Amino acid sequence: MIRDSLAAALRAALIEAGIEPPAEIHLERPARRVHGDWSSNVAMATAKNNGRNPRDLAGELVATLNASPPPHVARVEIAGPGFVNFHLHGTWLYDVLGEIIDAGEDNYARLDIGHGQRVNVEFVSANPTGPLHAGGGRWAAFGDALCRILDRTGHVVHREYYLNDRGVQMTLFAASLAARQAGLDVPEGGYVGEYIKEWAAEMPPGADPAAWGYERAKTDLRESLAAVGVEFDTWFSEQSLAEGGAIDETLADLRAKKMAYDQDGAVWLRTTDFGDDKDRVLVKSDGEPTYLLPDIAYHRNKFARGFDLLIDIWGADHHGYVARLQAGVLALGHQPEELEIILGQLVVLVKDGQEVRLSKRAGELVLLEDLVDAVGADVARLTFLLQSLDTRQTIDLDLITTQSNENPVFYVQYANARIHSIARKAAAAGITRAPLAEVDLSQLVHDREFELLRKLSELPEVVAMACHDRAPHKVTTWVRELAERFHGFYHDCYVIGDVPPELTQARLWLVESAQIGLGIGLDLLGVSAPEAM
RNA sequence: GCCCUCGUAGCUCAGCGGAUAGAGCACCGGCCUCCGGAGCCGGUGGCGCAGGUUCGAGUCCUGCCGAGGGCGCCA
Repeated sequence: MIRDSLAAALRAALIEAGIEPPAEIHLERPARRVHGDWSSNVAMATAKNNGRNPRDLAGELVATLNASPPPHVARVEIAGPGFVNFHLHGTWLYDVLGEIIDAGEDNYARLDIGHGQRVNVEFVSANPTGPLHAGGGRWAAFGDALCRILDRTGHVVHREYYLNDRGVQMTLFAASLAARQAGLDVPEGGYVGEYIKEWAAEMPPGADPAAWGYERAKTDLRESLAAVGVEFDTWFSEQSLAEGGAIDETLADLRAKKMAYDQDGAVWLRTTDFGDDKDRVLVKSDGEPTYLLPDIAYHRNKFARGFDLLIDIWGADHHGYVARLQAGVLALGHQPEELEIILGQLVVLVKDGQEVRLSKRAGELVLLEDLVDAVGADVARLTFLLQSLDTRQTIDLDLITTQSNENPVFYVQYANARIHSIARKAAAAGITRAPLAEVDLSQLVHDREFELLRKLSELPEVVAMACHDRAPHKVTTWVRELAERFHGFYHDCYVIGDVPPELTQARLWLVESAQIGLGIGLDLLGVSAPEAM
């Protein structure tokens, strides 16, 4: 990798200047091309501690580097307050092309960050008391994309959905179904949504509303998620946890570790030992466990199944619950880094210019299923993956449905369609690709070609960053930028047609590398790469 | 009152502590005798406010203003 060789050269130059190199030599791609292909701030970063002037030091480094330039380096320059800028020959990008082709879609930008770490990612986990609303699609799309990124970066990933199939909400759900079936109003605090009527009508006479309703809801959830391409490895039932005695075992465990105590007829967890504001109740004075205890038991179960890292993806409305669950897991003797809770801001749905309240009980529902029916899985997924989980996402249902053609997904997929169009054109013209080793890549000298390759060269870093920051939208951004570069190339650089055969050959391989990059990016997002649109 | 997230162009959003802050939509103006115009090129227009740290701050810290969410023996 060019980055490593530049860093090594800088390290050597620093030593020659009598300065101990920092552990990390920072290299970045300047925003402006006039600043070269790669740039380093080491002179500015190390000058002060060594009693040197940044520009003087940079000048010294530049002189050393220019005296015997590293591979591909045309010249090194000092710029601004002390940047060391590397201007490279296009040959470094030909190497990138070669790397991409050698690695292929399976292996380019496949990293080993995780070293086989076993990760359980739990997401969506909406209660099995009704269909999934459209906002839930954000968790589905994000969770699945994160899993794909984790998988590509050397983690062993397990997708899990937690079903809260016991407790008061299930009782109310069952009672609501039973009431509707009997033609009565739902009980106080029950579920009044239209779907309850529909489901009640489906329910066979004599069926147990709780058991039947649970299965009905689970099926609905599974199908809605499958429609956006999300499938779980495990659907974990809270009820099964209780029946297996895990809740009692967990409580006994916490008591044995002196982390639980009795007071006022209730059982408390010492969450304050782990930074919580106050201790929390595990078992209420009426003998019923709170939500917390089964949840701790559930996480205990996940660890028992051999996972090294648990990732929970929650809506920001559960923020207040983070500290106590973390405390519960620590109380069991686990380390803080074994449980990672990712909070995401909630989705705001807008219809007819009005915010749609999302509540299963209140009734007004916009279903994920309806959204997918209206715009398709690709548009839905990419829409959810356009922005950071830290921002409150507003989805205007009228906009997304009527103007779905303007969704960035089409821009990206169109690039892929053009790639395949070129392939079809080549096939029709009887042009076949010569082996890469026999092709003269130095034919590629157009800015559009270089810009495309530069963008492709970033993918491994983008994947690493998306993994590190748990930020799939960084892949989305990259894919859009890659498509932009490709469209520019496509517009200005004909592959088939009035160009010399050697250039056609080189460009065919460039197109191939673009297809590989695009394919990887779209796959990480779970968006399809159609050959024609 | 305390805690979390956010505040960037008219709108929706990107932006690993780096150099002259970018896209899409909207608006204005260009580009098809040639691989798909769902495209390309150009223009208008912006970091909530005030301090601080730093060689350098949209990015880090503090305060203020504004938006959303959270602070139960609810789930």
